[in-house]
Amino acid sequence: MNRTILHIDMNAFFASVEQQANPELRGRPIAVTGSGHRTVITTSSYEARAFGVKTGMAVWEARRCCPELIIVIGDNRKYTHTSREIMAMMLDYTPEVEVFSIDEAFMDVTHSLSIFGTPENIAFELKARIRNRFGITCSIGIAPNKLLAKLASDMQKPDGLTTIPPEGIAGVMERLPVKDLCGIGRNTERQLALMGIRTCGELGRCAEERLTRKFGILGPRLRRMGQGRDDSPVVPFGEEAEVKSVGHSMTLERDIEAREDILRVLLRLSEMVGRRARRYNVSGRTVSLYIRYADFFSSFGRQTTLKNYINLSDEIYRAALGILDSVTLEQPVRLMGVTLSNLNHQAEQLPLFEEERKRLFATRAMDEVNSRFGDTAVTFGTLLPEREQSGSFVIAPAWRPSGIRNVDVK
DNA sequence: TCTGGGGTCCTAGGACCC
DNA sequence: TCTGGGGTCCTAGGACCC
Repeated sequence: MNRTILHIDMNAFFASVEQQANPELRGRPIAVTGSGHRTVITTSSYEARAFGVKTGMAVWEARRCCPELIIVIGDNRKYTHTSREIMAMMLDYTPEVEVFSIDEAFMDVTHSLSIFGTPENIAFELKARIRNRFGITCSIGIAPNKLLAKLASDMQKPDGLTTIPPEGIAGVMERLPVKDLCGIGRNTERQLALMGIRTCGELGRCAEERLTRKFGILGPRLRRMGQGRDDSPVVPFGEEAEVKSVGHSMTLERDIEAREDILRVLLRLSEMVGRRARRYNVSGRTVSLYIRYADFFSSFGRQTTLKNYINLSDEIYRAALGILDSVTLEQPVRLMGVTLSNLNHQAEQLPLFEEERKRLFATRAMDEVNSRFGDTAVTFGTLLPEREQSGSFVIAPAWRPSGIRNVDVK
């Protein structure tokens, strides 16, 4: 049976939200960043893009492209709030809404057409509602599957609406560069080019065996992608696979070398990971430490698997410290990351012993204060004097609002 | 004057057990 | 005391996404 899938992609989402919140920014080249001097451009307005400002650029680099560029430090809460309301609007048309990122979603409207008519009707109405309510635009792609809907939403920006009907697939794919497909990155593009494959048409006609030899189990999927085929379902709110890892990393404001500086960052990261794990009600057996050196290009990760599941900050810290002490650092450190994986999602039980129970309650109280007043309102004593030394946490455009599952469904 | 942060999936190789 | 093979668990690293 033919499905009808919509992909909604908010245009320059963070920048648009900022321009809407502050009329002085409208029509001007702006870029949303984190704070700190090692931050990069997260999103830029179309006015800034005209000057060549791109996501991922260092701020100084962006300024060189566009001297009048206005830098706005991002505000996660604003974007999460707007995102959540927009996603809730989508639920008026179908329960099958998949949050792909903070500014992208898929909708399976196959079973909604008897009520709303054509998918274009739904798209026009949704675009109008988002524009009226938030003053921002989006691009929507309509197609028989997610791969093509995403491709279609990319074809017209900003404020676009593109349909790829079943009978139009072959024509679209024939000359499309393989890189335009979601799932084919720079590396796969290069490997395919070495095989003489540059367009989706060529990819779709390539012998499956040849692709499998080169790409393993990815081979058959690549071929299907080249043909514009994709059976993956739209996975609605609350039915997503359980989270598999919880991690934080940060680029430091300056490279550090002294052990006490490194331990301070390690403790802070462990605390952040532990707090989030506890909020999700998960614990994990594997702790990973990731370090990027001052030269930016060299880095490594090490992991250790414990006998027991943990989620207390100091347990995570101890495990990470054990890893750190098992390696010899070769350069000053630019970035550190701590991740908890091998997760267990079962509800926690109250510990048997008074001492442990006290520790758990103290941890909970700290989590509570932190979640209300920000990242490091209360934390372990060693962190406080150096709070300003670590980098800021830039929200990524792909950041999934954690509370999205709690969207009220009418 | 450089280049963020949070994830998932896959591969390859080693240890260990049957 | 040798041989091969399968399965599971673990680690390290890379590709890809937003």
